[in-house]
Amino acid sequence: MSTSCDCGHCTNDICLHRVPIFSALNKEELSRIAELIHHRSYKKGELIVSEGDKTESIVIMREGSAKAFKYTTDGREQILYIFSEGDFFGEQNLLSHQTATFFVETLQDVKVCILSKMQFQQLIHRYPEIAIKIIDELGQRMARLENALQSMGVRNVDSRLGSLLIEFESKYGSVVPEGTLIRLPLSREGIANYLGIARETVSRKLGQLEQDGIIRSINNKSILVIDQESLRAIAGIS
Amino acid sequence: MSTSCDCGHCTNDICLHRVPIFSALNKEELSRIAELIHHRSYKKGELIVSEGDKTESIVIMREGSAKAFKYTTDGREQILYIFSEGDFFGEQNLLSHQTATFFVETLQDVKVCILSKMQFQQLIHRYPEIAIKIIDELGQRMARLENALQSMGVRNVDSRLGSLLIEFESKYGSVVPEGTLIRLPLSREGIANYLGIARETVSRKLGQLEQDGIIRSINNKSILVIDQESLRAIAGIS
DNA sequence: CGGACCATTGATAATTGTCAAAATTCGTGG
DNA sequence: CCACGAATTTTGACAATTATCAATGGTCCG
Repeated sequence: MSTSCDCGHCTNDICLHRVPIFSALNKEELSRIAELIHHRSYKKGELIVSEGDKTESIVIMREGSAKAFKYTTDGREQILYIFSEGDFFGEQNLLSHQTATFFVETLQDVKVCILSKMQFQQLIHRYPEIAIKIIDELGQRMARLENALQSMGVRNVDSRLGSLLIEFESKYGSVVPEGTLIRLPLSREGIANYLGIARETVSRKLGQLEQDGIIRSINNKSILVIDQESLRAIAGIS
Repeated sequence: MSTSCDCGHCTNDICLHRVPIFSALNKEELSRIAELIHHRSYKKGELIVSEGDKTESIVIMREGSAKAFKYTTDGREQILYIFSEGDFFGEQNLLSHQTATFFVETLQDVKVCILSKMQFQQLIHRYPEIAIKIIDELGQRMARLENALQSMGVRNVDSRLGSLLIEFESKYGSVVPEGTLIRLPLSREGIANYLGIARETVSRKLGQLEQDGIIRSINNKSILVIDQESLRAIAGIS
């Protein structure tokens, strides 16, 4: 269901520019890497990777967003990451030929850059700075996972939802006169699966936040944060 | 409260041999790195790192174990990792001079090897293979975190506890005639903080497992797994 | 032996999940 | 642009689970 990217005007350079791990390189080096890259696009709802796939390449998000998830033993989706522009995945086990440990499904139409693992390894040998960048990026991602785990450990569901909204605010929010408008990357069910709670609980908690005048839900697709201070208090400052 | 390691017989080589990330190097390279390393030891219950510390070095566990944790907004400890022999930490943000994102407290008497970040960076430039190993190791650690998040997402507390026991079984268990004996690295409270549930619930659930003849609690410090199959079923095969 | 610490047990309250039904929103096609 | 059916979300009632508080019982170590 996916088609190759054949748009003439989006040069590979543009792709690379946006990716933090290549930011240490100069233009010439970038264009040399650009030659190694393949493009591909996916429609909303498609699977980019399935758990168990042999992962022979690194995938860099160029446009759109996707969710990474596993199935819990009781059959629910547990969302692990939301990948947006500039994020990458598939770097797990660069050496060992292990298989993918989660699914990645697009949340919108998505365009990606693909780099084979072998080429990637050669790249690291030539430019060790890239490796340091990646280690750094992975460190940040781990910090995010650690935070997620930390908030999963918080028994108070309100705090968890508050934290999520604040996270989304900084990632998907835009300032408007009335407050901050978040374009939600996930549905209510998605939010539930991210937080490990029931869909209905999300509805109820959001409803309560709206009643308290802290947020305003708009069309199920956006949320307007009106009282940021109260939200932070609920999330536990964070 | 910590003292320098001054034992003459434990050469630095021994330290490095056990650490997977250096396994790609030959003896000569290892001994060159060994010169850069400092040793240190800690008593049980000491803090190796506090959240907010400037982390100027990589710490490699040589002996003993330690827990990494954060405080949740409602004041409880959330344990993120248990570091044992060969594990390392402090690699977060090799570039940026960000501060530590969690506490690390020893669970037993501990001996560590310390390598400054600057030296570590130089090391990577000289031996890019180390970088790939580290990326690989971080990938594995992320996989573990992802699994943890996955099992935290399971609403069923029994499954979560079951998964933890199975994890401990493979990490801290030894086979005996009656089954597998786990020497617990954590107290009941520690287990509770790892799973994000109440201390009392851990007691109750373990009590139930014992009543069902699946495990036998020994002295609060060890658990004998008698019926591994049932345990796996409870954990959700896993 | 005794005190400090850790673990268990019981009773109750609070929270959240589940199921079912109603309401809203979305997207497609006329 | 509107209308209709499908999908998603909200709401309500109830059941199940777990947290909390308090008291008791064990275990470890000097």
